[in-house]
Amino acid sequence: MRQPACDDHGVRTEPTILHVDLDAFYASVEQRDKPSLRGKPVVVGGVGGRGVVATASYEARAFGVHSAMPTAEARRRCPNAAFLAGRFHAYRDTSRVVMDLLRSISPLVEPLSLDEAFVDLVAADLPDHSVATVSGLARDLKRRVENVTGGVHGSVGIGSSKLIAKIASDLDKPDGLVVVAPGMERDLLRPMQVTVIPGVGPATAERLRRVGVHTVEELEQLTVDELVRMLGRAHGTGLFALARAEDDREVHPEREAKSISVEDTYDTDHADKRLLEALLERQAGKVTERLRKARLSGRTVSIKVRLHDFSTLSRSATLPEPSDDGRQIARIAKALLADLDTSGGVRLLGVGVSGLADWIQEDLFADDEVPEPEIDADTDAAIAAAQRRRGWVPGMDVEHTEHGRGWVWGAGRGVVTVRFETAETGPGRVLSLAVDDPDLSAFRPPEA
DNA sequence: TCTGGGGTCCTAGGACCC
DNA sequence: TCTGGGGTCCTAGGACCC
Repeated sequence: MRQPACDDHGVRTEPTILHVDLDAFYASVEQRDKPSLRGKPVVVGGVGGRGVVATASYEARAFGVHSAMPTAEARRRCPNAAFLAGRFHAYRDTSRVVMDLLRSISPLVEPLSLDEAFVDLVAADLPDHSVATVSGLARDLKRRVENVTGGVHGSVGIGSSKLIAKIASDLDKPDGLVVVAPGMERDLLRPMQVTVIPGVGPATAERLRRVGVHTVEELEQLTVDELVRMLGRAHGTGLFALARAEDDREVHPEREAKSISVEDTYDTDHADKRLLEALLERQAGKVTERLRKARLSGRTVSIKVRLHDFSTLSRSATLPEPSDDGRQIARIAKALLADLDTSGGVRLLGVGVSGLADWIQEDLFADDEVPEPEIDADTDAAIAAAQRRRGWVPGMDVEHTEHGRGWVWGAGRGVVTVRFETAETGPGRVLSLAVDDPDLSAFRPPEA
């Protein structure tokens, strides 16, 4: 493959990165599939009491409806719109068709979501990378996108970097096409608001505003040190470079998933622990299903809890080895929830798995793989250390040499109570024992 | 009827190890 | 025995993106 031509910052000097963004994607697919919706306001998103808008058709946008707006507000602004919950299989199918089309242009395609992707034109079959040539390619691409999707159109931006291509695709929406000529990048950015730079959201914009920075040109006046002090190492240095259109990020095809999660917001807050546990269990089941479908297993189980006041808590526990066992994932999730005060009511609950490994767990816990912890005099510290060393996580399966399989009910934080449910005493029996002696040989179930 | 659901990346602090 | 420093892993939270 050809190497892109670069300047001394590693930034390309030819417009070889293309960004496609399908216009009002979910709503467009709905209008394509239901002719009665064409030309009318369509809102796709959560239709429940606490739903928000995912996508509004351009007809709905004319009424001030936009994504992330509460659906209730959208109903007030545009009562005659069609409010739809969304048909994600249709969106995924259409997305796949578009991504395949992109891959026929260049093998280097990086999808960002169902409706967006970068394409590296250095790997495309082109005579040159002049503005005229890439413009021609983009016009042809837009036509083909409409053809293969049956009428969904997209906006295309082309530039010398991901930053410029992405900003360019947004300049002429919908159905737009913008190629930024090499050398014009900084002139394009300077008058724009800092929020055009991906990664500058409300919090960063507010911090910048407080020091009088609104535009990219004003952002250029800040030194790296100032930005790092304000925003942290990574964000500060990154933003310093992007403000100058210095962006050498590559197009990465096939990025692997790092986590899988499921979350639900309920129409009313739930405070009942038993109900919350049941909901968590169901979510753990969904996560496990997706994990297994992808032939993955994960080492860290997390829960997310949003309380009645919208404050959000997360708790996680990491197993010694990856798991794809739904019962174990559910148990860990419930054990993590047990430590939280949810008496005020919960509006959102979620379960996730990360630390994904590319294989399915067989039987990992051969006894000799778990080193016996060495125990010294200081009780609490020793037990806490032993728990960490064994990787005891509440909810995890535990092999007990003498008494068969069980699972940990509570452990950690210097707490010395661990419960087993063992095969020996029959299913469903929860045995508990207090380990107030650091000698783990005392660690055995009481009489059944 | 304020504020979804699926993700990614970063930070900061503590524990632990060498 | 005391004093570190650096690297890594883990957890909780926050910002951001579509």
